[in-house]
Amino acid sequence: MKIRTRFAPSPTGFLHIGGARTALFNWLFARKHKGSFVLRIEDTDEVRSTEDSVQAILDSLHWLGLNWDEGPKDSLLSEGPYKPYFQMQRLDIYKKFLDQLMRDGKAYRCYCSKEDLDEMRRLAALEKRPPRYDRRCRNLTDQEKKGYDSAGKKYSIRFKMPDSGTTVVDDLIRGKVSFENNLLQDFVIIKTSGVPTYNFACVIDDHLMEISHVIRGDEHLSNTPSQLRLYEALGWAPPVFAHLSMILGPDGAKLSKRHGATSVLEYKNEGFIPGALRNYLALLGWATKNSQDLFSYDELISSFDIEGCQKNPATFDNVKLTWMNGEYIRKMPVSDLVLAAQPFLDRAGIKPAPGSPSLESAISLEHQKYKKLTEIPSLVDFFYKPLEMTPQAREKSLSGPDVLRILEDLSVRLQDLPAFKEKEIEAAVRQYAQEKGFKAGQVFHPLRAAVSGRTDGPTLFLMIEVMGREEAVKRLRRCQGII
RNA sequence: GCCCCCGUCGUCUAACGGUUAGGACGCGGCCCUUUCAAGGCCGAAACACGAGUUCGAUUCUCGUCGGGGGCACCA
Repeated sequence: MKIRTRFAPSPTGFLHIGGARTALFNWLFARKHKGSFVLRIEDTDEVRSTEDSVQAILDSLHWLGLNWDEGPKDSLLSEGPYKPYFQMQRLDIYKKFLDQLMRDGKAYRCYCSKEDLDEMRRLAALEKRPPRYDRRCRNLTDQEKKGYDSAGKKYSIRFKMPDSGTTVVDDLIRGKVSFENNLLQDFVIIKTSGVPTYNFACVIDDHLMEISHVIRGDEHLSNTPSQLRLYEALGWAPPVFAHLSMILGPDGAKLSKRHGATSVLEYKNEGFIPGALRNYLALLGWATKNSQDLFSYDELISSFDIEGCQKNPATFDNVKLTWMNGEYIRKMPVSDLVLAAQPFLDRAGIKPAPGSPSLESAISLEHQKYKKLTEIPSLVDFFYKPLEMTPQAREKSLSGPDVLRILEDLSVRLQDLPAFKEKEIEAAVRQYAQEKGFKAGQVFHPLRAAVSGRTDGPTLFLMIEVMGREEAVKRLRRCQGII
């Protein structure tokens, strides 16, 4: 069987972490089995769907590297990127199958207004009954229908749900889950606007697009029996279902905006690497038999399987994501890191002047320290901005009795050093300390503070080499003035 | 209220009847070291509870409790 998966978001907001995880799992499963991954925008919510949301979803998937393999006919260029499918462009397709169901007597017009239904639900709640449609329009006579029609009354279309027996969802992750049919209701498949509802369009598209595996969030498990009845009514074999456990916020509730950053694009802006987010997301609700946690791009694809998917919900942990992001940054070649950091450097107004150290050399000095790209500017900016002392540098490193003399002496020694290289600088400074009877730290700490303004930072002598003789000496002199 | 799902360290998880219950993040300690990191080593930290089944249950069954999701002309 050809493996085909899909991600089917509704464009009613940004792509959030949960949606991204769903997209990722579908993508991984398709890639693993050399199948196809389809993107379908479920924009049948005419009120809440927006263009901006569509764009945000596409941008997010693109950034995460989750590419899809096809699109509607008119977008089939020789190569990707394809446009996604849009359900609102497929209304005539749904109409065809609606007609089929009506012809077969498996669906019916419902003339109930929103107010009627609200009242029905209110009453049900009052009497502690399940809030279920009472099927009052199911057996309307032709006379009654004609009456409503001539009165210009709008109608929706409902699906006739069988009211006995059980529907079993055979889920790849959860096993067999059974639902009593009499608890399902005659759900609306076409709204009064003529637009199909989710459960209807979804079934038709999954079938027509030959989706083999529907991998989606747990919140859809309870929709599945209704959809299964629809597959049956249309005479189709359903796809395989796999319902992923939810992603929870730190408080144990479904992850949402109130938990802080949940939009994929926010993570991009906060300096996360797409590979790291992908890797971390894969581990939310999935694990290998040996609990491996760092995966290369190819490894993730080849290791992924449904068996490793978790039944219980996972709590999103920003701390572990951040650690993992640091791991990814450490593994990046510096040249890639510079590229990735560029937008953040721009934002911070950091631009090397002629003669100042290259970004590459400056950034590589503390390569192992960055956990997020957003941290880079403030850790390299001392190379590119006028020297600024932190209070700690002033108090801890520059307050000793001999500091002034040390800085004065060092500025002379560095000025006169034949080769301005890390090794030579270190040798000269150590020799100076020894000559004057200072302990190494007594000299190193003021030196660091004088050239960088900080008490922490890169390895000292390489930093000075990178800075260059002229600038380093200049700073040593200026620092003497400050003290 | 009804239906469904879930329950191993704080968090992500491994285990698929017999283990000193393993790994990772985080946390603590030590080492390395001019600083901060990174790295190395060590440590504290979990089977929700109660009944069964079994020679033996974290693992199988039932119940309790706890958490989550769903019950729309939203997806």
